[in-house]
Amino acid sequence: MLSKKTKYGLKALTFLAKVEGKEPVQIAEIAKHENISQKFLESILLTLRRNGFLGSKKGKGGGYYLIKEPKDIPMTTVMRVLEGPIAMVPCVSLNFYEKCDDCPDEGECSVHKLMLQVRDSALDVYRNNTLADLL
Amino acid sequence: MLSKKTKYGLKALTFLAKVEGKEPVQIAEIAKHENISQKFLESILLTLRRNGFLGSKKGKGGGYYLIKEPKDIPMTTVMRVLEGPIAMVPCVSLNFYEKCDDCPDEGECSVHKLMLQVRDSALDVYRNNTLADLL
DNA sequence: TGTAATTCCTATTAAAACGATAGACTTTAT
DNA sequence: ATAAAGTCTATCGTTTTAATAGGAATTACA
Repeated sequence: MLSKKTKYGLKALTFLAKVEGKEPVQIAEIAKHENISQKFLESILLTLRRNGFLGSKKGKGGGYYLIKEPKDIPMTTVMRVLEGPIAMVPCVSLNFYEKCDDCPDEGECSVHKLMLQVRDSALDVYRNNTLADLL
Repeated sequence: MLSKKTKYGLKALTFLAKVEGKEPVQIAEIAKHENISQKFLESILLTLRRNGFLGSKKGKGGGYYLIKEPKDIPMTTVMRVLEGPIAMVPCVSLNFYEKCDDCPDEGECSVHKLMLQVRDSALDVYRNNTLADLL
């Protein structure tokens, strides 16, 4: 299941990408337009900013804005920041690899074999989509 | 993340597929060989039986066995039974479709657009793998 | 210079999901 | 009769998720 965090984060990014100009957009406006709990969205936008996707302006008239062109924001990085590993098991993860406690031999593991394919196919999709492609 | 239920279920199916003959294999043997909590595995095998993947024999000398050829067990059905929907959001699920509360228009939703592709790519993998392919 | 609007940050909570465990019951081979 | 197995239901502890609370810091502007 996709977490709501990721879902809301993607929606917020999309919303910001659709906005004309580079004027900061307030959290409240995004939350209202996308039917998201404002406080929850707040924390999501914060992590998006901390991870280099968004800029912000504080105080009156402040808000959030994209700091890159939508076409330069690949879904791989967005998904990794919001959702975490793309792989369904750590033992096939490129960026978050971990060996399984059970499983003496990855080469012999059916789960490994299957999930490797699933990871590759998902990666393929994420690599072929930037934020611009979702508008 | 793939649940341990699914992981263990897949391992158990693989183990049973590798066993010579159609002799029932005891839960304890599978659990030991695959490093799985026996009680937990018990409940997993039960759902696999209830969903038509396994047969069982009770009493002394009993156990579980595959009731189909590995090549006739597609990963789509295994995943749906163990893990649930293949789609990451209900609004792109073929077998478990649900409309989103938020989101007035699926056609306009960026999450929908992306997750549709992810679903299709995952489905592609699962449809091209039977249990036999994982041995 | 004061006030309102806004982001920033930390902590907490409520509910759900997950993984595992317990124990009694039923069935079967010998 | 007994031991070895699966069956079934209930429960429990932990982690994760989604949301909430509240105040601090910053900024625009009258």
